[in-house]
Amino acid sequence: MVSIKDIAKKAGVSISTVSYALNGSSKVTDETSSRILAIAQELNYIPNAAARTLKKRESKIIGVFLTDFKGEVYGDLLDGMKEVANTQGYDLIVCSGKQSHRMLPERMIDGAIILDQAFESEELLEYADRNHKIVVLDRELDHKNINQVLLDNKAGATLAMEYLIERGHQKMYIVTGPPGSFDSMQRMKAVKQALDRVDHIEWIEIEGDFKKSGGEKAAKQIIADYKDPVAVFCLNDEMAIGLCNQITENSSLVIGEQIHLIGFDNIELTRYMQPRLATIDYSKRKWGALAAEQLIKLIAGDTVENERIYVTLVEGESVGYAVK
Amino acid sequence: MVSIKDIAKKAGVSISTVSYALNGSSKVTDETSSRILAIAQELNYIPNAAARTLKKRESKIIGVFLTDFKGEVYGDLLDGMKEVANTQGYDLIVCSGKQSHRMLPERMIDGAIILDQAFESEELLEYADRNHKIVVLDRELDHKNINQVLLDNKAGATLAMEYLIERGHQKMYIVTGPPGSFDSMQRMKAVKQALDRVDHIEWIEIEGDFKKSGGEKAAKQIIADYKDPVAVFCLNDEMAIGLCNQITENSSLVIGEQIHLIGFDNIELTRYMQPRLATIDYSKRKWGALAAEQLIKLIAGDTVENERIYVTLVEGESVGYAVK
DNA sequence: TTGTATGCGTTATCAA
DNA sequence: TTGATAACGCATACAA
Repeated sequence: MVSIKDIAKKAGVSISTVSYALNGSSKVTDETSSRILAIAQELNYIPNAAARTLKKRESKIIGVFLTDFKGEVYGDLLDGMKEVANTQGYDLIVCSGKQSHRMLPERMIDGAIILDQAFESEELLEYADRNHKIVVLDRELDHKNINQVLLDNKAGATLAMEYLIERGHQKMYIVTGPPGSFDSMQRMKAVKQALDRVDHIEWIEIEGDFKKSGGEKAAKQIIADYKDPVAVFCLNDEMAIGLCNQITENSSLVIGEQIHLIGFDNIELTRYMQPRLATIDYSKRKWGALAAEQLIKLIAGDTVENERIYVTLVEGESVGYAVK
Repeated sequence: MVSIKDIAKKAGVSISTVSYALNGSSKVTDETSSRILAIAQELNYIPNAAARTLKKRESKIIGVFLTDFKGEVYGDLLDGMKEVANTQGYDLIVCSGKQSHRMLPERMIDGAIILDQAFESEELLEYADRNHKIVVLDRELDHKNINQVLLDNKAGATLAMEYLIERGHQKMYIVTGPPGSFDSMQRMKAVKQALDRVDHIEWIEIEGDFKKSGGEKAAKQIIADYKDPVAVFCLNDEMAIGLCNQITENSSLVIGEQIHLIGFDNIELTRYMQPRLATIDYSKRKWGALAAEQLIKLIAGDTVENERIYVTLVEGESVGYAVK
């Protein structure tokens, strides 16, 4: 491996001069500088990241931690993060699973963005105590080294409920996320508030898992119980899709007629469903961009306010009017 | 930051003893070892990755390079890689974009898996010349430090073509990937061979891009040209989906009746299409696992053979029989 | 403007 | 069994 030492030797200068030249310092003559650069080029010199990181105590890399690589939500989110990170001189790496957690405490990365329920808050707080910088997208956490960028779940769930209520539905199923999910709990809270504001709505909560399988399971229950048309609010789109398939395949019920369905997330898949799924939309790209932005500020030592991502309703034929 | 030096001081031993103890060497007494470990624990010691990497000249991290984070194919592929990597003591990080290329030459990672057409072969060969280990999933490259794990594109395209031919289709459109794509070229080659084996089939090639937009564009042309029922082979599913939507929305033609459509990849989305898209399937998880396996062997200095991932046909109502 | 020297946190060689 | 010391490749304070 060729190091600055080799360049120094070949150029007949000291390693510090080489280091200065390589880093574009004005302390060194243009002449020697260009000579050094030429030699570096010739020797095919490439700096060693570990050495630089060790010395500078920063890697210029930020890590994103996801539950898995399958999620439908992630594409735009990550693109948004990458765009901001790159323009600010950071590289973005995506990690998943417990093993990769070490990246943060071991200082392989300068900061972390968390979207992984399986990453314990306790663990995050430990890292924050060690002065590591973190942005969380999936929980509330109060610490000077942690910032939150959260969805406006309350507004979203409220929009969805009002959409169903306005259309006259009197019986509803709510399919939740997995027990510990922050998003699920926040959405559910808003759901209950919306229901509290109106009378005479019968509603049933079904525990889901934010995955297709949860929607399928819920569908079975709904089919078994079915008497009259009902509305269903799946607290995310993936479950809505699972539910939709199950109903279409295993019953004669029709989405948008007997089953009025709304989801949450507006994932790409929903655009290709028949009928179009009503859902709650938000800019995933912006969410990611903002998260990266906040993290970089945190790393720079700036103080940052927690941010919120706004949501809108996407109408769809999956929800029709209740017939009297 | 607490380092082994701090532990040594507190334990009244030398740093080398600490290092040995921490790494579970048998050179040190169980007694001093456990004392050291206790102190390390107490001090909340965490090793520094950069220092270790610098010294050991390995990071125990492998990097995957993708074109973007949106691809539908990636979920299982990455899971397969991660599983193998983790069990072999490696961490997996996912990168995208030109900026992140530096990870490999700068030795931040021990090896790379490439699935990104935008990553120039020339650049890869340079890295390989510098003794970096690489596995490519999207091209053929002959170098002792590069291994290939490729899809059996030829078999897949042949299966698809035979499926259409068997069903009596006499006019076909082939929607290709972007010009430089290795997969597209290989599939196209097999398509032509299949067509050469039969007579009287009229066929038209449409240049696509492996994205939904390419399918939509192709659809417009097909709609404009339409006279009699035709078969369409989209060289990947994403384009098939784009095409399907365009046709459904902007014509009265029906997939599976006037337009007989087959794709390639069997991405998850296809399962939710109406009608079910015929396509070519392969185990993405296995593909990823094998790629990681090969890379780790390469890093270990073992010699490895190039591997191939087998494919199968998935039938679907998107392809019907030609009516005479 | 350039060189000398030191240290970042480890691992590993060699002596003790 | 343990310790002193060098080295990994780089950045930088200070001296020249």
